[in-house]
Amino acid sequence: MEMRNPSSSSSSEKSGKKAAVGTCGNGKGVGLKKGPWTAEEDEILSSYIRREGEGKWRMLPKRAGLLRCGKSCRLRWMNYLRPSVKRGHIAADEEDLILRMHRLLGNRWSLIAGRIPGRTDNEIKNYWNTHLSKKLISLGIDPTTHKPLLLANNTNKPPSSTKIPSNKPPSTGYHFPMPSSTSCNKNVMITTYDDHLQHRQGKLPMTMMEGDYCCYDGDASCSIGQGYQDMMLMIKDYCDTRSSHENIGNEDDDDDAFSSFLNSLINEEAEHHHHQQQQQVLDAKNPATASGSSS
DNA sequence: AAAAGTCTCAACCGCAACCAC
DNA sequence: TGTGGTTGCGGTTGAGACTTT
Repeated sequence: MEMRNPSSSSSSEKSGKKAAVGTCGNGKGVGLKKGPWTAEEDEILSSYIRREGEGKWRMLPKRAGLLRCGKSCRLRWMNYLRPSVKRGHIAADEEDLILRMHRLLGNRWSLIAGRIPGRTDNEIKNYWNTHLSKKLISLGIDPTTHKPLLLANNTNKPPSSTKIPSNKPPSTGYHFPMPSSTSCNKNVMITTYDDHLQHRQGKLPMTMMEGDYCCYDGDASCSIGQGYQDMMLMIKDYCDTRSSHENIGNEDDDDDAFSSFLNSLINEEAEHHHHQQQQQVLDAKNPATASGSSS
């Protein structure tokens, strides 16, 4: 289907939606305008932000002379008027990145959007809901867990692509090497409750319960979380904590550490995906020696 | 041609995190 | 430490565009 091009005109011109009057959702600001923005409002908002800069959203409408709430102004600027916003067709490589990021991060749209230049969280969320989730379902993949639909019931395990390095002892957790350039430069190990029962008797963290994951640096437990997505956040928290302890006064490194770590995970995913495709080609060529691996 | 159904996406809403005091 | 205001996020809605019957 041909994509519409909202950037060619204001949304109200495009859609003809009637503007309403509302309260911006919190009972305050009665009499404020709601609904689609007009070209005039867009121009007022754009020129004000060009002149005064972003931020102070609550005061902005009054100062700019707009009958909108600050929240609405922020949204309009972030998702539509910002010069850096790239609109229109999402390319195959962007789609691939969204899929891999979603597999790693779940519905953290702003985090995903932050790594795709020019795309907004709203756009990616819409694209996911209207295209990608349906695409995955049609391929027999659960869009929430990224597992085959028949196996999607158990959501509290890492995705099958989460690598367990070949040089680690069996059943002792998932190793996540941290980028050496960051202050968080040790191997982080994620262990499960079962792993603790089998291999770490006596060292079970007091608050750890069945189904939990535990993030380790060596033998010192540092945090516990439930589910794979919790685990990802846990690793970031862990990095942040280490950075603040070991590198006080260098706050930028916190984000750098997570960013580098995320890059390494994305690259691992890409490599893994590439390896899978190569293996499928080899299997197709030599059915007799096919590995049978599907993860 | 028109009615019904589906798709798309801008915008809204509620909530939680963050920050200043 | 508690409180109130602000900001940002993710889920949801709703109306026009488009497709199917």
